[in-house]
Amino acid sequence: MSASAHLQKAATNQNNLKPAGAGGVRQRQSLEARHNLIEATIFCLDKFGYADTSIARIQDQAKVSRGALTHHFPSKEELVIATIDSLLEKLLRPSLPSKKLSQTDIVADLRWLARNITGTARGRALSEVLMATRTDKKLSARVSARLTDWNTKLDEAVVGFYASPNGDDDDVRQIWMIARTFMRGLILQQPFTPDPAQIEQAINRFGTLIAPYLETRKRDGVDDAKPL
Amino acid sequence: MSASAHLQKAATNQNNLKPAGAGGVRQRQSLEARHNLIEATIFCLDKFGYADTSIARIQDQAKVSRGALTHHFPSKEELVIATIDSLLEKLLRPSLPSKKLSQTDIVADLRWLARNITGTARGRALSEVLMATRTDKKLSARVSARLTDWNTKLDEAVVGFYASPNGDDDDVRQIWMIARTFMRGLILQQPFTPDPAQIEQAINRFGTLIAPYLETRKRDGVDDAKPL
DNA sequence: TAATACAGAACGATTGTTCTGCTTGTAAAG
DNA sequence: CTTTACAAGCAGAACAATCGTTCTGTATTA
Repeated sequence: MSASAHLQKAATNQNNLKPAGAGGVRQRQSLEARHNLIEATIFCLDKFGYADTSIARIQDQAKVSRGALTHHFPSKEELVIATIDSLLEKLLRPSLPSKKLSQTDIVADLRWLARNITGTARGRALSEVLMATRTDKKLSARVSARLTDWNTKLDEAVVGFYASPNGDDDDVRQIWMIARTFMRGLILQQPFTPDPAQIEQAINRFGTLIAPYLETRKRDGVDDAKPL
Repeated sequence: MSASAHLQKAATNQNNLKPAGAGGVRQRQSLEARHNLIEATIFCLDKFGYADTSIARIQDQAKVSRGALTHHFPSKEELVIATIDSLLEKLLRPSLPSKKLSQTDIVADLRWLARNITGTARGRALSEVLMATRTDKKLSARVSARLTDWNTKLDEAVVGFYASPNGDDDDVRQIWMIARTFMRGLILQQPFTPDPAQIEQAINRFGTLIAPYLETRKRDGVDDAKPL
C-alpha cells in the first residue's frame, strides 16, 4: 500500500504489516513493476510534458501491459501521486553527492541546487507536476499537504547547514526559499534566454546577492543529505 | 496574416498589404472574433492549464461556433501562437499603470512585476505556454525567436529606467533578468508555500537583496510603459 | 459574382477506465 | 511433504468520451 516502500536493491525486508523478513518473490516483482512504472512516468513527464504524458505512453516506456499498469495504479491520478511521492523522497535525500558540501562556496551549492531543480529529469518532471497542480484542483487537494510538509522539512535541513550572520534562522529559511524559487523560475525563463552561459552567469550573480546573508555552519562529520 | 495586428479598439487602419484606411465592417468583425478567441484562450489557459485547454473549451468560452474558430485559426497551434503574440504585446506595453513608477521604491516596482507575472490571468497563461514550449518542439520552434526578441526589448527598456551604481548596464540587465526569473518561479513555488503573506514577504526580501545594485534613472517626463 | 465569414456534421485517432480471462505464487488443509 | 483453494499479478479486449482536423453547406459583404 505504502507507495514509498520500494527501490531497495537488495529488498531485504519490507517494513509492512508483516514484520517477517524476506518478502516473497511475488511482492518483490510487484514493487519492481511499480518502480518501473514510476520511473517511466518521470521520463515521460520530462520528455513530453504533463499535457502529453498519457498512460499509453507510460506503458510503452515501461514496457508493461495495459493490464499490469491498471492493476498497480487503478487510475492515472494514483500513478501521478505515487510519482510525486517518489520524486520528493529522492530529492530530499539524493544519492550521496560526489562532492561533499563545499562548506565555503555558496555559489557551488547553488549550482548543485540548480542542477537538482532544472538540470535533471526528476527535477523537471516535478516542475511539470507542480504546474499541473495549479489548475488541477483534485490533484492539488491530494498532494498539497505532502508538498508543504516537504517544504518544512527542507527548511529544517537548511537551517542545519546554514546560519545567518545576525542569528536569525528565519532569514536563512527565507533566503533559501527565494533561492529555490529562483531556480524553479529558470525553467520558465529558459525560453527567453536559451544561452546556457547566460543562465550560469545569472546563477553566479544570484549567489553573490545572497552570500552576504549566509554563513556555513560547522559540520559534525555526518555526511547527511544536502538540502534542496 | 500578421497575428500581431489586432486588438485596436478603434481599428483605425491596418498596416497590412492594403494601405487604404477604414477597414470594412467585415474585417472589423473578423478582428473582433479573433480577439474574442484569443481572450478565451487566455482565460482557459489560466483556469484549466495547458493540458486541459481544448479547442472545444475555447469555443465554449468565446461563444463561437466550431466553424468560426477553425476559420480564423485552422489549427490549434495557430491559435496558441496568436495568443502568445497577444500576451507579449500587452505585457510589454501594459495599459498605463495607475501609479507612475515609484522612482524611489524598487520594492514597489517588484510588486508590480510580481502582479504582472503571477497575479494576472495573462501572466499565468503565459507561464502555462512557456512550460509547454519546453517539450513541444514544434511550438518552441515557432515562438522562440519572438520570445528572445521580446526579452531583448525588455532589457533595453529596463536600462532606460534603472542604472547600476558602478555604471555597468549589463549588471542592470542581469539583475532584472534574475528578478523576472524569481517571479516566474513563484508560480512553481506556490504549491509549497500557499500562504500569500509568506510570498509577499519573500518578494520584499528579494527587493532588499537587489536594491543596493540599482539606481532609478531620472525620468524625462515621458510616461512610457513600465518594463517587465 | 466571387471570395469571405461562419455554422455544424463527420472523421479517425487517442484519451482514461472498466471488464473478462488466464497464469502463478502462497498459505492453509490433508 | 503434498495437495488444494484462492487471491494476487497480469494480459488484452472493449468502452464511451473527447481530442483536433476536415469537410460540406449557407449566408453575407465587397
